Amino acid sequence: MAETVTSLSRKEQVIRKAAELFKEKGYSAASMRDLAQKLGIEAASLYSHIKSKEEILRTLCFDMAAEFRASLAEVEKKQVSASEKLRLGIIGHVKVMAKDLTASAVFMNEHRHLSQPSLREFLLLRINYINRFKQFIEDGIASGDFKKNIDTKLAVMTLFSSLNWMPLWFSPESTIEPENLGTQLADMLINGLKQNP
Amino acid sequence: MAETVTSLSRKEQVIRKAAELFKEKGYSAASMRDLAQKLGIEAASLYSHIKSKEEILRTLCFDMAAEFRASLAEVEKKQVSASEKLRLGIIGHVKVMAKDLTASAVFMNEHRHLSQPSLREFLLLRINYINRFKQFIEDGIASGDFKKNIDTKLAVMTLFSSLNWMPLWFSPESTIEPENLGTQLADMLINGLKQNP
DNA sequence: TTCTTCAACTAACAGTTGTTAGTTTTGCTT
DNA sequence: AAGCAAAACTAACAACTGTTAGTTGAAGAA
Repeated sequence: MAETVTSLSRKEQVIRKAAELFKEKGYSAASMRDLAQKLGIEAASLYSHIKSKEEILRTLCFDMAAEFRASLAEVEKKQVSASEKLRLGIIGHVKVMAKDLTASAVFMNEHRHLSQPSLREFLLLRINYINRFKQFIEDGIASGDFKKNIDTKLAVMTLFSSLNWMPLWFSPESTIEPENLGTQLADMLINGLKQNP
Repeated sequence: MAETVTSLSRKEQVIRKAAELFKEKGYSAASMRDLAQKLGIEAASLYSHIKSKEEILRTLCFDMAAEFRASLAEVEKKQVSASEKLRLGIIGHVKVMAKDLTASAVFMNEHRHLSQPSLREFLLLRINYINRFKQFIEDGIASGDFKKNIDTKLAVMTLFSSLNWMPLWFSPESTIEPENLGTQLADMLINGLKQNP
């Protein structure tokens, strides 16, 4: 149906501009009138396309979450060592972020403005995702790839801290490619865990 | 003067509660009426103690900034290798954060809501601080402590990403002490830079 | 007791917020 | 040319925003 395509396309346009605005000013400080102005329309006109301000945030957060999960599921299927899974997981995470740095920044910084029950659901997805990375580290310790005396919680939080700030300082005009960036990051972060043989 | 002492103490009480609120809800989503309620007074009464909402944020951000700078200045004085300076700088940074996790979280997440010219001033302090850490890394490369092919910008951004998220997940009830946490973090982050001899 | 100072109060302001209801314009399809 | 749906519009709402002006009660100093 042409109608669906058209309306979806306009709706997505609204959501993309909203993502830019949310990243720039933060969700709370960004008003619907700001958003409307960016699109050259009146604030009330936005509601032809979206149900509420929060629906935009929900869409942004959960769409990104789905992409991260899909990327991780691919890695888990592979028949490789735990440390290699960790490496591929990191690269995958970076690639997903690089595909949409704006949405990634919103995903990471603004999700807390979701109201219940969306917030609870989001946090559950998130902790699950993190725990699966933590599992890679624990498996790596068990197999002797990684040091025995690692604080796994500390390690995994450090890992995600590094990854999640990336969209705030990485610029798409940079000469470094996402794949390359992911590899460098993975090397840097994993070397701290590895045994020194 | 007794008056000054009393008013300062009450003012600081207001600022501390504000820090909790700003961390919890974000600066923009936190209203002066929320803050007043937390203190058990009316919103208008806050203005006996502070000039404006933004003055609170300014105080929080610049007080933290001063502590970080003081800590770094101490490290730079020492007569040790670049990699050791980096290590001590990281530990110092973590210790300053651990002294006030709430203010640290605000410092890191909410500073962007400062208006000009405070924002500009803040960002200049920040870039200066980061560049001095970057210098440690470059010195470490020059002296052969660190690998030659390191992307120093990437390395320093990764470092601060890890450090800056800490106040969001570190809980004061944790068994791990700040000094110990700082040491572990420093080891983990620096091992990725070191030569494998 | 009277004076002073602090820290709270009430009342109100002008502006902004997300959102709604109902209407008009636009551009394609028949 | 007529009909239709998408996408915009105007006008308005109730609630909330940071902040001000002026006032009052309590506590300690003179």
